[in-house]
Amino acid sequence: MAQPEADLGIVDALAQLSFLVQGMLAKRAAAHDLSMIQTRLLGVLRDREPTMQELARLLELDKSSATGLVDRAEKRGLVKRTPSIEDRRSIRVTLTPLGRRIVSDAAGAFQTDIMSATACLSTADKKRLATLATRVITDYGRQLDGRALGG
Amino acid sequence: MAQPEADLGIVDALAQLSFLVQGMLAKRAAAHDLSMIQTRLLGVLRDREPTMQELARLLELDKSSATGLVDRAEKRGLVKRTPSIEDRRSIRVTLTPLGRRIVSDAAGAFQTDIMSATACLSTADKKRLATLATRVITDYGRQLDGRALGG
DNA sequence: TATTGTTATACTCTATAACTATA
DNA sequence: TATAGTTATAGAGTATAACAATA
Repeated sequence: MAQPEADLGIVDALAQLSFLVQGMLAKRAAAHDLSMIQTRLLGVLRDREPTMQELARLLELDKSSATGLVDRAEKRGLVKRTPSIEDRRSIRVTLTPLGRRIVSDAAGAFQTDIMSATACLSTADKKRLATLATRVITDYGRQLDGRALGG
Repeated sequence: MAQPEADLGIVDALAQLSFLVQGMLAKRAAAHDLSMIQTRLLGVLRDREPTMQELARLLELDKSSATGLVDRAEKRGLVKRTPSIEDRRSIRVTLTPLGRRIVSDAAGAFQTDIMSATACLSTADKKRLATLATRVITDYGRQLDGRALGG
């Protein structure tokens, strides 16, 4: 029935793959009634306790957008604001136990999704895909660094 | 200076790659003052003239959300509503010449981004990456079909 | 009755500008 | 003066529920 299809070009292949992966993330987030940006918020807080300004930079948001984002997460008991000791203008944002539990659940479910989606690949091919993706990601990071340093 | 880094695991590699690619799309869309969903709207209209209901299904939106989306795009002269002949309840949504020009520009710029981001890969490795991504995408489509058919 | 599309409403998410408090 | 954060405001984007027109 299904013909052996021709490979997509690299552009369409990466675009479609990105929508597939983001869709999985969004679905697992929605299972906890979280938007993507709320999920990213919890994600960055897993190993950081940033100030509002640092948080805005990490999420590439205006500081006023970060205020609203944290307001809504705090109202749901997912994060907590604590005054900074060093600078009385600053506050630090941290995960609550509930927030940590939810982000761990979502991350675990997403991992299951990816393993399921790549189950059609041999172990060697999975490794190849991870290697190639890693090279693109790290090379892109270096391009950004170069731009930032060089002008 | 930079150590040869270990590959990311498949989960992190695909997640980070998806954010990288979506960021490129968003940046090229923003250059035309378009959101991702507006860009997707123009994208699906490149080779279709759907009814509002079909459009909502294609974009996975509620029909009322599609109404607002098309309202805003129409106000900017990017799309056009035309009455359907077959069913007087229906309308068809089509690209205007401006909308078509803008989506073509954005698609071309995005293609440049992807070629630049994968310039670190040999031609053979680019082909491998496209092949592996295509297999994941098509296998996922088959899983969905199987679920839809089997229950 | 069922379907197509819109409207009314409410919420999240976002940025700009103005503001308060602290440095 | 400059920085950290909030508030006021405006707009995009989303869903639910109720509605009008057509089938």
